[in-house]
Amino acid sequence: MSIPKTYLPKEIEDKWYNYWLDHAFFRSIPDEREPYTIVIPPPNVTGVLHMGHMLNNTIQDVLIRRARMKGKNSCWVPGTDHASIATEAKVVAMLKDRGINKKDLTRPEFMTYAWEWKEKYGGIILEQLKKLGASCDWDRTRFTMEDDLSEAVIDTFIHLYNKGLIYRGIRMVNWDPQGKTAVSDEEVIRKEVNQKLYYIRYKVSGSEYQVASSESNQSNDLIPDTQYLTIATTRPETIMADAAICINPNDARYFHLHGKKVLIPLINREIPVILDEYVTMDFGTGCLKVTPAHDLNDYELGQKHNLPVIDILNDDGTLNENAKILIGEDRFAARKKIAVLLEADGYLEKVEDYTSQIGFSERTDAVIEPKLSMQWFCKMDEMAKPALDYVLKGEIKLIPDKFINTYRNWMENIKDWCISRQLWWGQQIPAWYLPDGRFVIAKTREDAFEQAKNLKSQISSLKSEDLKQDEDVLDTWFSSWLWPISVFDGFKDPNNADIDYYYPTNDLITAPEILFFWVARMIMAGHEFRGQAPFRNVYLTGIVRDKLGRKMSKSLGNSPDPLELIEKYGADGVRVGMLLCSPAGNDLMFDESYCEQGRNFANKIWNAFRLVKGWDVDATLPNDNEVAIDWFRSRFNQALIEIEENFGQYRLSEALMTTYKLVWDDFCAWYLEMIKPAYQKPIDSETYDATIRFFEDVLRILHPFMPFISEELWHDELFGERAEYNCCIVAQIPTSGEINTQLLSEVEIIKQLISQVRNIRNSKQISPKEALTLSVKANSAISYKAYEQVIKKLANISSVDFVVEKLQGATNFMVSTDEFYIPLTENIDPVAEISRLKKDKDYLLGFLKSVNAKLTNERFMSNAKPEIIEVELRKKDDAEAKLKIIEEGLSALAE
RNA sequence: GGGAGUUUAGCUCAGCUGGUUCAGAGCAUCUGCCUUACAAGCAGAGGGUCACUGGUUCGAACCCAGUAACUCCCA
Repeated sequence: MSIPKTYLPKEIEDKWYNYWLDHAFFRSIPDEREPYTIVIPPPNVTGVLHMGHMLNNTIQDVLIRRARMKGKNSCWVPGTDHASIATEAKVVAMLKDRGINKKDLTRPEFMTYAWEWKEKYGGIILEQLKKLGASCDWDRTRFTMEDDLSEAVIDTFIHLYNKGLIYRGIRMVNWDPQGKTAVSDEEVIRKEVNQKLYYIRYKVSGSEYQVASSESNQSNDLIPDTQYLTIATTRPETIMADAAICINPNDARYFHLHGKKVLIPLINREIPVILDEYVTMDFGTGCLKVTPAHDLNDYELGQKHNLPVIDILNDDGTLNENAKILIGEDRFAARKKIAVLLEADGYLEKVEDYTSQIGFSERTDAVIEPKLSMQWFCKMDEMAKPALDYVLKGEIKLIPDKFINTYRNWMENIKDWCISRQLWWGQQIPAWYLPDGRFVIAKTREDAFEQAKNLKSQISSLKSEDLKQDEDVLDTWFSSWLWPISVFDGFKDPNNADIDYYYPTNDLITAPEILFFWVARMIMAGHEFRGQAPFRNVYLTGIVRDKLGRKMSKSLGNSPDPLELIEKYGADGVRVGMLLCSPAGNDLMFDESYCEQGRNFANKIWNAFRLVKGWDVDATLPNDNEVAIDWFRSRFNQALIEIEENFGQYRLSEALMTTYKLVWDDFCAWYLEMIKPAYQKPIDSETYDATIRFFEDVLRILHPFMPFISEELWHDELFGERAEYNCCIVAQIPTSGEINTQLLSEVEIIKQLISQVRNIRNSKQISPKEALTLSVKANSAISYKAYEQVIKKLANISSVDFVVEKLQGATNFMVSTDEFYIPLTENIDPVAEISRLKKDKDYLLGFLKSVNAKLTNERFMSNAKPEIIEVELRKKDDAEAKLKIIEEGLSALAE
């Protein structure tokens, strides 16, 4: 036989992927069929395929392929996200390599470089997805910054502004000093960090003239120091921005400070001591430095107490002239230096170790600086309500549903969305400023000019060139929240055939970490612009972790290269590997051995094919495999129902496992072994034909999981001539037929019987080649005669006798209540036999006791459901029957 | 600090409305096999105080309360 012994996926995968592409099997255009639509969560253009993508896209492809094979018009829309911060960072880095500084470029020049970069390096990830077998409709590939989609973003901004949902305001934002942009709360990663807590003394202003005893406070000994108060801070470099010291009005230790002022060390600026119950008395010293410009809570406290805001930091995190000292130093360098200065002047009381949560930028990993700045915001509460309702009413299902609570919690406490970013790569905010500072919102300069002219008390000499467009761009999510609509041009042309047909989409497959960034906002946009949710089900995948439970990341180096995995195990093997370890919504502990298991499975299928391929047919032979054929048909139909149910509940790994066991155990290990002709003997045509049909059906159910090997085998001449478009990818998933449950349960008994015989061989070291004889004493209603062929073949039995008496001197075993005997030339050890039977007897007696205890318990008899009692009675009968047989065996041995 | 979740075999997970023979699967492990499809394989075996403590019930992995450990989200 010239077919290789192991399955070699490499050239097969390329061959079939190209074939599918050439024959436009991924292409979807609206027709009379029911649509099944998924829009891809657009990966960043800067992205390279990582394990998270592998999981996510494998799941999408399985669902898409299965829907296609169920006769639906499957449409999987691919595309990429322009990812402003990440991409701009890459472009800036590229320019730096070429010796170009972004600062020296004009905005249009920079954008030219950026597009150049995008064309060259962007979207590699989509090419990589093809290796996985992703059956996306590539003709529909979109990019969130292409013209139509950008236009949709701008129109959306204008629409929401006119509705009063977008406003401009000074807010404390999360400032990324490295990316020099504001980032949203969701883009801030909090990490536990070891820090220092500095205890710093502030001199009480004019304290040298005060005499402690002149205070009404009697307990002078409680006053730690009348000259100083001490505060604790992790950020000593911000003391120059202090606006006040705050104490709790109930704090007895500090009554003497009420109404006083203190001096900031080193710069000697006077600030008041204010009172607020906000301060926790038992944290630090009970004195809190209030720094409105550099801390969110302090800012709010400052607003309440009308404190000035003194910003001492530049955009890049260095100190500015407001700081008076250490101007130009980076905030972290300044922290160290100021500690030294404070120490030198005796202001530093002590330093303690301290751990706390600090925010880091998701994109640049820089420590986030709270910063006051003028930003654009989108009001959320009005839009959040309907978006929450979709999920609570079940119009959108979250899978698994444990995320509903999380979703609700977030939506009910939602804050306004900061949508401006201080970058160039992205959609520039369509706000146009007049020389007097007022602004208008318009799509073009011309529109803006028209509007500006109509503003009240506008000087008549205003020229179009006087308008200055806002420098900022919009947050990337402000374009991706439109994705399910914009990919079908639902903004440009709201009633076009595509959007009417494909929207709302069916399933969204994404990671729980972007449930709020993206999923929630898409629901808002779907409601706002289409009056309909953008999808019906949201399948939330887990996070791919390594074996030790650590998140896979570049910096840890614990993430395998997906393309290398595909190279090593084949795309089908990797797909199976991903799914095997991924129950819905749970994180998955990925390990390469899962891919190995997938590869082995592909190999198993390959070899089953080699077996069948090697058979010769003799049409004159009778069919003596009817039982096997009927059994497998029933078993297959039964498995189909299970698989269908698993898919219905989005239990993909279980659907795969059911398929895996059906193919490996039922089809290969049992069915093929049952019908396999003896070496170099032909097979009858009826069995052969049935087997070919079964194999074809097996390929159909395998296809969504393992598209390549199933397509490859599908086209083998074994299955007859195939027309050009007769491909597994568009074959129909078989529908379940009749299930003979009696046959299924009887075959389970026969399998046990065969296992028992093999077990005896194993324990008595009898070669599988040596044929044995079997005597059957049937006490049940099963007709063993019908299974004689199967038993003979799989247990290597030369003859089966049906007896009514026990067989003496033979080794025996029981299956259900039927008895079986195998006469052995070898001697039987009566002692061992007796001890084995006694063990069984003891077990049965104990079991019977517990059953009887139930049956004689009046409360059980009166409370339990009748069918439960019936079950107990049957258990009792069964056990008693078995016990009787064992007793007989024991007394026979005793003779 | 507030909220949610998890804990079942060495590992990853099922276990539905509390009730089939004192918990199932896959992988891994052990034993024996290169048996003419497959050693990426075949046959067989072992492996569990269902986190802990109480409670409800005729009956608890499952329901309730508490404890512990871990994870995530928000502040």
